[in-house]
Amino acid sequence: MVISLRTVLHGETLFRAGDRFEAMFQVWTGFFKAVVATSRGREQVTGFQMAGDLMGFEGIDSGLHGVDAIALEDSQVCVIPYANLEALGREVPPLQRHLHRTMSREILSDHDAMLRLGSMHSEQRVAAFLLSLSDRLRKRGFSASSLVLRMSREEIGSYLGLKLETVSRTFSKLQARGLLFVRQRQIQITDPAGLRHVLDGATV
Amino acid sequence: MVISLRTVLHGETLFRAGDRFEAMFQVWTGFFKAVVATSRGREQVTGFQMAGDLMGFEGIDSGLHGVDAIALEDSQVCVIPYANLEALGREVPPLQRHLHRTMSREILSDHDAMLRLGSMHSEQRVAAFLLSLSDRLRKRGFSASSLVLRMSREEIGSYLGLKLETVSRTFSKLQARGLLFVRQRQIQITDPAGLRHVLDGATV
DNA sequence: CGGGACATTGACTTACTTCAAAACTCGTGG
DNA sequence: CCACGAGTTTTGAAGTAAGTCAATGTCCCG
Repeated sequence: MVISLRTVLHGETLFRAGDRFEAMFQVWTGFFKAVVATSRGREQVTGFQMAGDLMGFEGIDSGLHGVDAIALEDSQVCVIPYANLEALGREVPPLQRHLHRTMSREILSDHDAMLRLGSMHSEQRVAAFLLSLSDRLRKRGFSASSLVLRMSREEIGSYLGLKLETVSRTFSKLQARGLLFVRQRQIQITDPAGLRHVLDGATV
Repeated sequence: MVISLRTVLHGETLFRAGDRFEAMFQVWTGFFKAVVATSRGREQVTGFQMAGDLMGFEGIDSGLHGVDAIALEDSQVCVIPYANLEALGREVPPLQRHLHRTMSREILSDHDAMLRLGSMHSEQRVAAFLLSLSDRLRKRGFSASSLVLRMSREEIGSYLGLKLETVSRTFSKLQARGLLFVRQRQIQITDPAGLRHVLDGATV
């Protein structure tokens, strides 16, 4: 059973859409984005991955990766060859189940993303994004209220279906309302309940 | 090994978000929509399922279903208890692999949906929707050019992140351009290449 | 044949985008 | 150590795609 560690530097690509799918990757340290692209140059960030998150299983079906995975800071990933996983999963049911759960969680989170993209206004999208990020950091033992964004306004915009200017303006608007404090990529969430209220659709 | 068949009439619910996850379902005959909803009444159609499609695996992680599955016409589904599947998958690797592939295909298709929702104009969304539907029907042996929509304009709109009026207007616009012929839920795709051209971003 | 749900179309409004300019951040080299 | 410049973020003003509101048309199903 070979499980190896691999380093990916800031800006480097772990795998590209179209690459042969041979392994999945678990983020050990660092931060990634996943991007889908069309032949005509259209792009969409479909997710951000941090420590513990699994990447690459969207390639199981076709045998080819479906997204580009790009490091947003120097990172280390654990390489999990799919063949090994399949064989091992048969002998160790909990592992099998873990993979199923992880994939099902990814599907749920994609559905959340669709809900954001399909039916929310810019303020609600940004609030949802920040609350979700804050929550994920908290679960990993980091502060839920004080965060440093690893991605640019443009990357946030792509993920949320907004232009970078709109993301920036929305941050400013939420700050003006006293819900948070922004300074470039430093974010302080000063009123999480208020943010949740925005997310729930208050026009306030 | 118990695998049973279940009938779901038009408008009925197969399972609801929050229901205990005990089984997955494969559509035998008929047509379904999957809907996510928030406490505050916001709704989003996340997919449409037809013969052969699997539904419900988004519930594996939490043990609760994550969407409502609602029949858009009288339908029959094959009930696949998850416990059985897990056990059987261990003995029959191809079955295991089939589940993995199906989930990974769902993730890919969700990424496509995010791309549509996040970065396409109404015409491109509608074109993408029709082409994808046409393709799925063709793969099942139906005509790729002549289709009867099972869902309302509102449901299409929810899926595409548009209002029903916009969907209707967009159909009319594409018809005026000679790419298709609409009459209520009857659609004739007269120029699939042209539609694909619209999808690729032609402003024509 | 009539009523209710669904679809189309038009006129007007709005949230977000686009285009443009200024300010901040940070690494590099003079 | 400070100045420069590239990349990013913020902010403003004007434009536009899609939303909203409202009226009319069409199709079933009882």
